[in-house]
Amino acid sequence: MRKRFPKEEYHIPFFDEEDFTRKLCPKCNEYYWTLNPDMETCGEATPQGCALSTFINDPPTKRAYTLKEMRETFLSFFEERDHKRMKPYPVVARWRDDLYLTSASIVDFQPYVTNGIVPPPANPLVISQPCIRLVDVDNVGPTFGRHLTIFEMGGHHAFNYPNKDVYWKDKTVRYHHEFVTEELGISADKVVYKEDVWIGGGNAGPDLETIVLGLELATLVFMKFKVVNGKFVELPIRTVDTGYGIERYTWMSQGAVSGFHAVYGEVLEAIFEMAGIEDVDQKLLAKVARFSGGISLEQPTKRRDSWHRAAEQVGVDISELARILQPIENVFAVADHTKSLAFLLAEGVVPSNSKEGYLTRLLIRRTYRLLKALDIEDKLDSIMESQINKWSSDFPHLHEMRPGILKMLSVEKQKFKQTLKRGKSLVTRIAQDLKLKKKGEIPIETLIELYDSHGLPPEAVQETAANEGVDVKTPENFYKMVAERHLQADSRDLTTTDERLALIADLAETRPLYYEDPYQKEFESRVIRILNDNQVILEQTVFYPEGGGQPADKGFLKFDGKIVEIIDVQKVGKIIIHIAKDSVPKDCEMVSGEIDWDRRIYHMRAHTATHLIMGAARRVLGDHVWQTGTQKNIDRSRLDISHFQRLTTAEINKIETLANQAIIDTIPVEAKLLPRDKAEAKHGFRLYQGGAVPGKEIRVVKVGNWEVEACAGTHVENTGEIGFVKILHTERVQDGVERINYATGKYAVEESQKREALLRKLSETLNAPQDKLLPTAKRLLKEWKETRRENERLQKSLAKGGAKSLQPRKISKYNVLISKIDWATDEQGLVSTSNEFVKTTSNSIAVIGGLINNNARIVISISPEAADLDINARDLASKIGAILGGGGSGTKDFAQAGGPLKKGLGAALNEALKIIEEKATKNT
RNA sequence: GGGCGGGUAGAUCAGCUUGGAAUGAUCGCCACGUUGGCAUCGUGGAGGCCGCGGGUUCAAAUCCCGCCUCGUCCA
Repeated sequence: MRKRFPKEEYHIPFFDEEDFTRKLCPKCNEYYWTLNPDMETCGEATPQGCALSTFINDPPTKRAYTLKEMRETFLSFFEERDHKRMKPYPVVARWRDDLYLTSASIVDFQPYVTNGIVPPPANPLVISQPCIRLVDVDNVGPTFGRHLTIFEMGGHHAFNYPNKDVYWKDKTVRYHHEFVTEELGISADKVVYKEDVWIGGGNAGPDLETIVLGLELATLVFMKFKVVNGKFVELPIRTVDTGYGIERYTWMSQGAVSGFHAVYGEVLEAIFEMAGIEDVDQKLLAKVARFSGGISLEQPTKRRDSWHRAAEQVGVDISELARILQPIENVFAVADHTKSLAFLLAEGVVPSNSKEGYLTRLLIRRTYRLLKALDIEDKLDSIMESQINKWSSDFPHLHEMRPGILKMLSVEKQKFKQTLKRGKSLVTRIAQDLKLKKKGEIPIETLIELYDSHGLPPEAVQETAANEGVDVKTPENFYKMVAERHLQADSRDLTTTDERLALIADLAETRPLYYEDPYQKEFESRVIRILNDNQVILEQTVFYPEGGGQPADKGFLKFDGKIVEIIDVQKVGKIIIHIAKDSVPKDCEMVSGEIDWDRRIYHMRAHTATHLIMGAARRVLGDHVWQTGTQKNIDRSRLDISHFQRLTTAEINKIETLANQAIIDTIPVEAKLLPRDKAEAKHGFRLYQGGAVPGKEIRVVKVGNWEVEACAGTHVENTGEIGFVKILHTERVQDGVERINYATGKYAVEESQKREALLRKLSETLNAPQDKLLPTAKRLLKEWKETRRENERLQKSLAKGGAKSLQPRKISKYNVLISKIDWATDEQGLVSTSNEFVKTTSNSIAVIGGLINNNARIVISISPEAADLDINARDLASKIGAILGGGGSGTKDFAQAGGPLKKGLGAALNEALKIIEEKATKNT
């Protein structure tokens, strides 16, 4: 059941002043506000068919804008109206743990700003934020530009606090209206405001969609609720969250046949040319484009309706229309996907099997399939080059990362080819096997497994299976069936610091003494508040709270002589909470405190060392290397970096050497707060190794010219204090992420000594000097192999000789050998002996026993001609195995038995003889 | 982060369900034969710690547990 807000939520003075009418759209059943009383529907090109995209070839604006011009027009419009212009954030939302990608401009300010932990960098502010949304990737192309995986969202945001109101609904709508009518020159009666309910990211509120000539241009959201257990609870901070589709405004202003034509221009032309698609009937495209708004792949029936109407309108057969449009839509999608990829890869996302890396891999593979369909698989690099060229003027990091982008694409291409190749041979084997079994169709279970475990979509399976004459029938609900395999609900836990926050929202920021002097060990402070008996909030502290992969300090606080152990320190907003082991006295005004210095100094060494290794890794491996995670500790720490291949020993050594060189060079480490824009201008977005940091000011840690990062940790003053860093080992955390484990200072020395000790022991054990260890080990292994082979040969020749020398007894027509031998050292000896005998003697049966590994073992062989003896070796083995306290099994002419009762060997052999005698005499 | 599938000869893989001989299969490699020479063909041969470690068992490539490693789907 869809939630709907009452009229009052949307009824603003502006609508009355301007004489807007509120109407209900009979098609989509939504309310909308318009200046045109004759309007019959909401005017949006929806799947329900409320209207068509009528701006095609008939733009309502006073002029045409390029994307760049539209972005600039938008930004300066709000800048002139007291909004502070913000630089865009990265498209990879590294500062959020509930999202991978920046999907809206408001994402930049969640959760810290919107829930009040951190003040906004400016209020109000305006931003044009590149966003990536992969949810409706299927619609990219067919909707002619309404859907894109990457787009710029223009947002003007205002954060309204209980004691400070900036602006709210009325002013927001007035701004929008002024922008589209005054600035862009669209006549006011063409602008429709449609009522809607917005829910997302745990928040909700009423919103107005603004629609012009069929196209939704912007969404004006008034975020005022938090969703708690499905109910709306009022938020203390009301946020104006607007999203202006910069690409859509651009498209509208040009009246182009598609959004792609408007946005991609020469890149799109180039792809069309590569694909050999020329002389596209622009009139036909324009006609179809009017209907494209009604297309939604989520509603295939509506899509068909829409196609039908388009086909009728254009006057061609629907299949003919599809034939013409399919490649064009593919080109559209390629233009879009490659831009997304350029942005993702430029920010150091390495294609992998999890998280944003996986999304990137999917997009790359999808793009390859599109290129294949267009028969221009080899053109990816050149398309990527034109994308980089096109967007670098506004986003210079694309150009900086050019080599990394191309390298990662080529590595990923190889991996994809490998997967396809593997899949092909697998499907071929399965198909051939099915043919043998006279089955002409691949079972659905197999189909699901091929996709789920081997990444082969049914289409790919079909193609290969067809070569073997085996059918593939894909059920309609195939992907749903796959999803059912993954039913176990894996939920992302949403951490709520909100409750704690409420308790301390009124308090002032704790003064972090550890920044002023990281070497300060003791301090005194006024007590501000005590929560839950054991959580202490002070005016100032030297205790470092857990953060940035650096663990919290430990130590103690002294309350009027009473010593309390501090076991954890947490930061909530800008307030630091000391967590004591036991309850603390409540009546003290002042405390003194001291931190565990040995612990802290090693955290500082480890933290600075992380920056050194990071700098070294980037120098050795390339600019695509980003920090994806880190954990510092006293004796060993780790750094996860993005890289598309396993680190080689040579690379690890190089990184270690470079990092140690930075220590030898005794480089000073500076940490200072800089305004965000200044820091970014000076050091680039590479600052955000640990994730984007919200707030006006950023703490920048600079290690000479070696490495600069935004970082909240404590560092040594000079790299020389680290002493020594040793990389212990590396591991692959997931595809595309390498973990480097290392130790610093005395722990690095200890670890080196441990390794030496191991070498020494090895050298003693092998009785070889250390520099001869390798050849010695090689020689020993070689000798061991030779000895093993020699032993096998000896056993065989002994078996041959033994089989000859052992005398069988004649029982009726059969040659029966029942014997215990003592020279077999493994079962191979017994097996060879019995086989040899049976092979060289006709009408024979052998039962050979021996002691192997402190166990009694018996091997039974029966020659083919002796089959009429009617003895099943398997049954016989099982019977006499029981006498040995074990069992036996095998085939009907060869079997083994065994058991721990060594003394039973004679009895077992006698039992075998008895059974054979019975059968043999009966048979004559 | 979770699910699923792999790791057996230089390469691609069978064998694992139901424990009992790796005479494993194909390609590649080596030798010999065929040939003027090559390809082809024929014959023979070399090449395996069955990913690592533990457990169960008389007996483990096979069953159980842990780890390493690769792939894949989903968040």
